[in-house]
Formats: sequence, structure tokens, C-alpha cells
Amino acid sequence: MTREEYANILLPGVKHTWQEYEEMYPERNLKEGAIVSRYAPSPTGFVHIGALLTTFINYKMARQTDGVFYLRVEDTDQKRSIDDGINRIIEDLAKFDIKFDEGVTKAGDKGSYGPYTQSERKDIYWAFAKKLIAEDKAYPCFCTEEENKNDRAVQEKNGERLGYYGKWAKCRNLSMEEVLEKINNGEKYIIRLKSNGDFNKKFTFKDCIKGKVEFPESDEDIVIIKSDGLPTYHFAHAVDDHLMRTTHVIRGEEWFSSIPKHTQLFVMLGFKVPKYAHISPLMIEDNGTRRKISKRKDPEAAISYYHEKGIPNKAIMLYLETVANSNFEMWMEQNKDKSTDEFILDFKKMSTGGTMFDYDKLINISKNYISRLRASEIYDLALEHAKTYNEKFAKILEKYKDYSTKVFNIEREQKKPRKDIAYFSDTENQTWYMYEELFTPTSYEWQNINDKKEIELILNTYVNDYYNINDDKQTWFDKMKKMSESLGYAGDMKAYKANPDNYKGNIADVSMVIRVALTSKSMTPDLYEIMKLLGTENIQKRIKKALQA
RNA sequence: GGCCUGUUGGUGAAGUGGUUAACACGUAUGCCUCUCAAGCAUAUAUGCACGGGUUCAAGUCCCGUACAGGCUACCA
Repeated sequence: MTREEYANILLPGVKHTWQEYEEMYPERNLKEGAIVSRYAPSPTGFVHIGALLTTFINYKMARQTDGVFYLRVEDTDQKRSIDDGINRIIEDLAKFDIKFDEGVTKAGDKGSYGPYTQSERKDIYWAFAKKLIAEDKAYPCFCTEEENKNDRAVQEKNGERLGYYGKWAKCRNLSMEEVLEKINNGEKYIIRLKSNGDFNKKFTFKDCIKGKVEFPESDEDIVIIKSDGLPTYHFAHAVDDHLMRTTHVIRGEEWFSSIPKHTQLFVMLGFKVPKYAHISPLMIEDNGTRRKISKRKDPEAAISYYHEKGIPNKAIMLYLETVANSNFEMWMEQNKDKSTDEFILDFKKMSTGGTMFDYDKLINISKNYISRLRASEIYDLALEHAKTYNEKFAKILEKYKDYSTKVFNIEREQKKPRKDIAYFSDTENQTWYMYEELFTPTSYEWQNINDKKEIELILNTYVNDYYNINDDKQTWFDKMKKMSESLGYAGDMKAYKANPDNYKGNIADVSMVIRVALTSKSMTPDLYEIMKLLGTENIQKRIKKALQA
């Protein structure tokens, strides 16, 4: 029996040979330096922040080199897959403007290197597994999980290296006859690689991010085809990334230790080894120690957390981009007129240690980002957020669209805009008093002046003798000064600070009375602009209300 | 246990042998025609985990120690 025939018995019924597959998926015709990268998730549902970082880097690298970025679904673990998982992932990423050139889409596969779902590629994996068997580089293994577990226990007890290798690889030297006999007896088997590595030999590997690293060769006979006929991650990775002609495998650091296995697989299969970039994980502080951010333990790992908070997606991307390349911020500062798409991401500038996830920094970036937006854009974002998280407020925003936009425009579209909005879950809290329908103060936050008579005097004097809706800002302020002085308060802060004892108080105290009367709050944006928006009628109404309170 | 990797201020970091260790966040104080938010100014590492070594010169190269992280599945 030839080895080809033998391979055919072990893995029967495959449509094409490996040579045919090689021809079906030829080398891509791209310009020099173009990166072909991919996002290859298991369809387990939501995208978390670390995965978003990795995906973004993949995406951007392909984009900035005029390469190809594709989506492949790694569903070889049937237990973990969930039904709608992949659509959710596609939707989530679309929100962040991450789009795929090729691969799985909601409408099916796009591109000529598919299928892009691993469970549909069984024939392909088998064809290449057969190649290995035919070349005596892979063999069937009849060991049960029980036996493997026992061996591992012995290894652990003796302090030996764990794994299926060397003398522990019991099925490695089974003859064809022995194998055939076991098969005839109905014994189940999997396919393992016949490793040609020597653990005592080292080889140098160059990672795009981590640089040169020495690894021992892998001598483990890793599983390549599982008992359900599907490939393991390792094998699927080699076959898929070769056939899909991936140039750069950009993935999480948890894969770094698998490099010896992966490079060995590529070489034994006769494939060119792709370039690798391993991204260090996002860390979080937990009880004084840092650990990788976790989907299960950390709410901030889920992007839904930020949606709920109302942090704009674009701000999240800006944060992740600074995590990827910390010079990004400086670049933005120096290239204010350019689109962030023009920034070139560099592997060499990526951190090799784990980056601490910095929530304060994210908030700061979000705040700065929002401050540069136009009022109408803020209105749209606020409304979008309110629609899902604050229906009552969404109705108000919709009902008073123009007015709301003006409210958002207070101290906004100018050289040094307000930076008080960091996320939109706070919006109602920050603006409720601007809406008559919401203005039902429970208390007034009077400050230095809280004597009822004095408050009354100031408010009445202001409304009767000074207030005029048509005043411009300077006139408004001059009047405030004048009134303060007429009532015994300092109109000029410098004069007040020089001789505080000469006055009952100062213009700030007087303004505060008006501010609190109109809004009930002691901290608000510019009083003049607020009054402009409220209008005469409401101002009078509110002052009356404050006097009665 | 084994194999890898990392360790610069409260935080993210720049730094690829040679001036006073960038920049950003945070914090503190001060300035400002009103409170906040800003803006501006100033401060914020007895010094690059620790101990040795190479060198005229080290955060930057070498060795050891400690600590942290990842991997060590018929999971990805």
C-alpha cells in the first residue's frame, strides 16, 4: 500500500488534492509592501476592548499599505459558538468604522479565497493533513483523553515537561499494519503532527513588535485533526493563513508561545512562514496587581459599557490608537487639519509590555473630542444615546431640536470651546434646567448671599432696573457691574481683593444670586448665554418662582 | 515545574551608549470681566525593579536576583 492510499483510508473522501487547492488560491497580486491581514474571531458574541484594539491594528495596517483586510470565522470549537455571534461582531465593528474588504458578511462570503468559515473548510484541511500523512509527517493517534490525562499526571509528578512528545508519543511509531488493524477494530483516532523538532535546539524568531526572540524547537506531536474531524486552531491557522495569502498575522500575545508550533507547521507543510506581530494585552489593576483585562471580571472590557456611558465610538478609537502608538497624540496635535486616517501606525512603536487600561485618559480624550464637535453633531450623539438609555430625555431633545442645539452651543463653536461633556449619559444632568418641562428644582443652591431680603433686593433691582434681553454681552456685564456697585458690592474683582472690607461682597456674589434664581444651581455655563436662551418670559417666571421658594 | 516575555514618576509613555530623562493624563497651587468647564503659569522621578559587570561614558550592552504577565488542551 502506498502512503497516499494509506492517507486515503485515514481521511477518506476529499474533493480536491492539496495541489489543486494551491492553484485555486494563488498568490495575491498586490503592490510591494501591501499587508494582508485578518480578524479571525470565534463567534462567541460580543467584541471586547482588547479584541477591538487588535482588530483595529489589523485593519489599519492593511488600509495604510493598500492591502486586504478580511474576516474569517474560527468556529472549530462547536461547543463555544453561538448562533448570531458573527453578525453581532460585524455590527459591532461597523460602529467603529472597521469594514472588511473580504470574508464573511451578513449576506454571505465575499472574495475569492473562501469559504471564510472554518467549519466549511473541512475538505481543505483534510487535503493538507493527507499531504502530511503521505509524507510521513503526521500519523493517527488512538490514545484516549483518559490516557493523556494520566500521562500528564505522571509528567507533573516527575517534574518532566508536559505534553505529547518523545517517549510519551505512544502512537508515533505504530506501523501501517497496526494502525489498519486498530481501525478495523473500530478504534477512534485523531491526527497528530510527527514533529521533527528538537527541544534542545534553539532558533531565532523575529516578531514585528517584540523583535528577535529565541525559542526552543517544538518537539510536541500536536493534534492537527480532532475526533470531530475539524482541525485544531494551530492547523487551521497554518492552512488558512497560507491559502488566504495572509502576509501578517497580527494577534494577541497569548499566541506568542505557540510560535514554535506554528512556524514548524508552516515549514513542514511546505508553506512560507508569514510575518507575525503579537500585541501585548490591555491590563487592569486589581488589588494592587495588574492582570489582563477580562471579559468576565471587568465590565469595562465590554464595549457595551462605553455605549451605555455614552462615550463616542470615535473617542474610543482615538484612545486605542494612542495605546497602539503613543506618538499618535502628538501627531494629532501637530496635524490638526489632517484626518486621523493619515496617521501611519508603526509596529516598532507598539508597547511590548502590557498596557494599563487608563480610564481617565479615555475620558480625557472623549472630552477633547466632543469639545471639537459642532453643536448639531453633539445634538445627534446625545439624542442617539438618549433614545436607548433615557427615553424621557430623548423626547425632550426631539421636541426642542433647535433649542437643544443652541443649548449645546453655549460656549461651543469657538477657538477654546467648553469641555464639560465627556460622555452622554450625563447630558440630562447637565442641561435639565434649560428646559421648562424639566425645571422643577427641589432646592436652590444659594452661596455667599443667602439672606432672603438681600436676594429679593438683588433680583427685583435687576429685573426692574437693569435687565434687557437685547443687551450684548459687554453691556450685560457692564450693567452687572453697575448694579453691584449701586447695592454696595464691588463691581471690580481687583478692587475687591485689594480691600474686601470696603464692600458687602462682590460682583461674583451678585451674579450668583441671579444664576441660582434662574437655574437653581450654583455651577452653570456662561450666565449671559443662558439668559439669552431662556428669554424674558421664562426669566421673569423663574425669578418669581425663586422669590416664592 | 518547564518555556517565553516584560519591569522608566500616581498613570500611559518617549528614549536603539554621550547635554538639565520628551510628551500626555492625573494631582496641587496661582492668574483670569461672574460660578463651573476651560485657558494660561508653576510644581510633581535624591533618578529609569534590585545587585554586579563591560565602557572614558549605561535607562540604553552583559550576567544574576526579585516581581509581574503569557503559554504549557482533541479551546481559540
